[in-house]
Amino acid sequence: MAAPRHSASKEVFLEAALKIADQFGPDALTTRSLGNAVGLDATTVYRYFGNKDALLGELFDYVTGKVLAEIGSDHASPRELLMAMCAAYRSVFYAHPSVARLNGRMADMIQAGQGTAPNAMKLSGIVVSALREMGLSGRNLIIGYQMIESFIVGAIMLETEAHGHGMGVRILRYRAFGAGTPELETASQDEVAEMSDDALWAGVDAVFDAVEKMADADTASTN
Amino acid sequence: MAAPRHSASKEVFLEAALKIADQFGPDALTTRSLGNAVGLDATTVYRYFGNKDALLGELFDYVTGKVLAEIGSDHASPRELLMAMCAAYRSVFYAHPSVARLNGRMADMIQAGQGTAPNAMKLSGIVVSALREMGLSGRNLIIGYQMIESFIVGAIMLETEAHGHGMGVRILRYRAFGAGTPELETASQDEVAEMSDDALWAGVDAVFDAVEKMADADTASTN
DNA sequence: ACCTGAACACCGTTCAAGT
DNA sequence: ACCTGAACACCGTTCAAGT
Repeated sequence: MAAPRHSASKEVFLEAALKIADQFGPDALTTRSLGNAVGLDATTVYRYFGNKDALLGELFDYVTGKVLAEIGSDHASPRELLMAMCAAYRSVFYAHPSVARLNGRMADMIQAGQGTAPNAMKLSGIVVSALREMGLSGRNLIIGYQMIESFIVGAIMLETEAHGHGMGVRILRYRAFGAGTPELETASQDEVAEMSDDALWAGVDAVFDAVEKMADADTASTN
Repeated sequence: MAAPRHSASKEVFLEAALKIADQFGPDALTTRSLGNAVGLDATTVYRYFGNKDALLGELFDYVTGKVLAEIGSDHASPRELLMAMCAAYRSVFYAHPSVARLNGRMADMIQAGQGTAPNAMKLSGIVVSALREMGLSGRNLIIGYQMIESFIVGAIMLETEAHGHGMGVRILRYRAFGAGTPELETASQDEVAEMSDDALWAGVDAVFDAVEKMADADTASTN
């Protein structure tokens, strides 16, 4: 005997949208299918989100909220917090690959105004705080931030694509230019996926190493 | 008095598609607008490319061909060749931002079979050769390759987005979490763009440093 | 052999009409 | 105040019909 639901909430729409995109792919997510999934007319979505682009932007931010929830709070160092952020980013978007490629929508959301992408802004804030704690400020803080963002966004985009193709894309590509050792020739999907993951973490380490070096240079010149 | 053009070539379609996407954005590129631009019926595109997805994939590979052409061949070291590759990638996709976000189509193209993404494969081959020359092989070669790909793809995707919004997105975001020094508060579009560019190159350096370190470890353990 | 035009199913979106 | 349904313009795609 739940209270009668007079009107849906945004979250109901977003959760339904996520389910559709996860199960049937991004193209299956239409205003009509979404309305249908929520048990309302197809056009109702327009009073809630304005238009479909805004819906997709909010969907991306909604999933970013799941990243925030997974980061946790007890980390030994700012670098480990950033590692946890990357791990959360990775695991959440691996679970929702259709949403990963909606990243480009963030630009529009942020441009659109305050509060339209609260979780993305919060996530940025977490990264920036960690970088400050590592000793970065000013121009180098921004450069460090952007290095991290670029790498994790690119890596997750390519990986979610590859997973969507059962890693076959990577295997074909690597074999084509003979990059493989004998092991690669017989590598299973899972083994290739593991290697891709190693590359992700190697890249994250490389970026963080560079960030720490910038921080050291900053504090050295300040003292 | 050029010879009468009995039928268009794929390149005519691709160049027209590129012009439409550059001028009016990706949404303006429809089978009808493309047919119109080429002076043929809207549906003719289907005999040339099969369907629109394939067209978009070939468009991305076509632009990748421009990257190849811009890399040049006289480089003092493999690392400098890779730097030139990044510079070419950057300048070409800055000129065609609408195509930059088509990166995800590559996966489908490669999966689809041989020869559907020749330029992307060639570009991969160049990177792999350079990494080999640096001393990488086997698993580390693949990890190095993937680190470079992830970073450059992510950086270019975010930067082309930001440029599309006149850098306003980055300015808003940075000011929002107080990352700025006093200079940032009054930074112009161009100055922010320059800082973004610095971040791109700092990231590239970080990745290449890590790659070189892997190469050194490899050769040390081999000797 | 290559191109066209009508046609189909579907999409984002609007708005007057319902309750 | 919230929802619906018809309607519009447009899109990707197919295919029989033209030359």
